[in-house]
Amino acid sequence: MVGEFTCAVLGVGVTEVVRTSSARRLPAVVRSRYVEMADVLAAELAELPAGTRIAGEHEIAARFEVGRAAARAAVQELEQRLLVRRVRGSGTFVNKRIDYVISQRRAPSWHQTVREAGAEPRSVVRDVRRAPLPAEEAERLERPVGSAASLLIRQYYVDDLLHGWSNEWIPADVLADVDIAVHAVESVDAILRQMSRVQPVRSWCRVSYALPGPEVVAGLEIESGRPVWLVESVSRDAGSGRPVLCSRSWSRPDAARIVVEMDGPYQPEDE
Amino acid sequence: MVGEFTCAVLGVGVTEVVRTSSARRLPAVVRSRYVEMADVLAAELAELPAGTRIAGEHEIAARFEVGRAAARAAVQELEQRLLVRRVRGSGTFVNKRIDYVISQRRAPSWHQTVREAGAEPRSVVRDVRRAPLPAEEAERLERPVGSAASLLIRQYYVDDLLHGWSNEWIPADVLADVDIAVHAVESVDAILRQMSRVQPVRSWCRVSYALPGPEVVAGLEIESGRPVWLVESVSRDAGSGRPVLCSRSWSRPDAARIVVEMDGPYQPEDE
DNA sequence: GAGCATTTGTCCGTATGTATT
DNA sequence: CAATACATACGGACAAATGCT
Repeated sequence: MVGEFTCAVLGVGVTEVVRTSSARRLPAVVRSRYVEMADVLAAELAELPAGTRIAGEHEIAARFEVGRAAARAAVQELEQRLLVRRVRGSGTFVNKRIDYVISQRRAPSWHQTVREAGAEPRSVVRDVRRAPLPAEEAERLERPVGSAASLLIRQYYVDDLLHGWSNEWIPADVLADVDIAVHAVESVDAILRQMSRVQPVRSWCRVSYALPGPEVVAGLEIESGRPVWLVESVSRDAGSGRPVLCSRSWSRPDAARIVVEMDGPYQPEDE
Repeated sequence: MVGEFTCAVLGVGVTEVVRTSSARRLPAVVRSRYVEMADVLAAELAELPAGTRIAGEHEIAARFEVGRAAARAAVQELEQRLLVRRVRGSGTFVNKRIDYVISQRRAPSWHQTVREAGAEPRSVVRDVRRAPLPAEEAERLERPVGSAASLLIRQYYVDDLLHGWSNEWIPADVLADVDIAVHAVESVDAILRQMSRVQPVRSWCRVSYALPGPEVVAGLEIESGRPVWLVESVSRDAGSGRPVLCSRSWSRPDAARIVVEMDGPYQPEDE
């Protein structure tokens, strides 16, 4: 039921000219075949648990009595709606996004957020090395450009499906040897609390939807050029106010539904 | 240059098993033809001003000596990268997204934000009517469900391209006659300040990326089922703290690059 | 307003490539 | 190695929307 918005509207005069882009006489009752098929399949998919394998393209083509092109278009439509993931040579599988809520009142623990969404988190260290701070990270960490730091690169899985990729920078004056600690605990926050007696709290955060660089494209195993979630964040020590951690983390759009909740300048007391 | 990430990584042992989903022997130097074409076209597009019409599918097919299917796939790839907009019967046009930054330190004026991004904003009133408050809006406005309010529905254009669609709710006790005021000024904030002596400030805001309902699909003129930006917001009167405005506004992903900037609980003094 | 050429949208049938199982 | 399933591609056809005559 897409065409409900016919040409109604406007019981009042407006100062600006109302230019609908088309006359919209008959509100497109045509509805191409592959979209109809996608709608039918989407309704069926909604009942199935994540990870379930759905019918192949040939099968769908036979069922709806269309060519493979139309069947393929339907499945592609489902993929764009983020309802399925397709794996070449293997099949098409039901996808579920988790709700990933970012707010000021919530500690920035990825593992905990995922668990609260009812899924199983897992992270894998892909690299940990010492490197000089690049310009942007240096500014955020309020350190000189090129000063010593540790770079931690991790990959994230939710229910064994690839979810995200992150770069985390920790200045050397906060923690010298990250690599000996990183294998025991899941969160960098925990490492910092245990190893260096700081209390990290998130002091700044920026969420955007951007085109990733080649390293991230590979790390997320996505097609080149498709936009992904980017969450940038700075944590400070609650005691001293000094920045202790700065991170960029990218997430696949088909893996998470990111929600950012923000309170404005007006804060009612005791609420 | 996508294949730069070969099979390097991992100079350290990790506790968890590193399961890359594929063995990745030869890192896919194959690069399908349509992606190569899309990359070439994307580079050329980057030089052109927004709104420029690019070559048709037949022309591209002839130029790269491929069939129309491959040419079409390349242009579709550009569309998914949000670099072009396609109009049936007319052509394919260079697209530019504006940066739309939402932060606590910034007043929630859409027109101003668009102008700061270097584009020309325009809004059109699609409907204004009195209606009883639905449950969710009532809760946000701290009014009884079903109490009297005005609903203002607007459509937004940036450089004459369709950008967004919004529902704005104003309780009747704040402002009784919205329709006589709405045609003169661009922002509801301004109406409230002029007509009812309140000082609206944004007290809460939520940004997500969600599947829109049929009314919004029509209002944004997008394909059914594709996700769009959703910004929900509540403004209160700076003096009394009472909610005076509650809105939902949807934006086309190809029209805006939404960035949410948030300060955490830790606030350094004087910075 | 009617007619026409252009352009994208949809779909067919077929074929080959490539990753997974 | 073989079977399966998705990925890419060709050529052709018609539909639908647009813009111009």
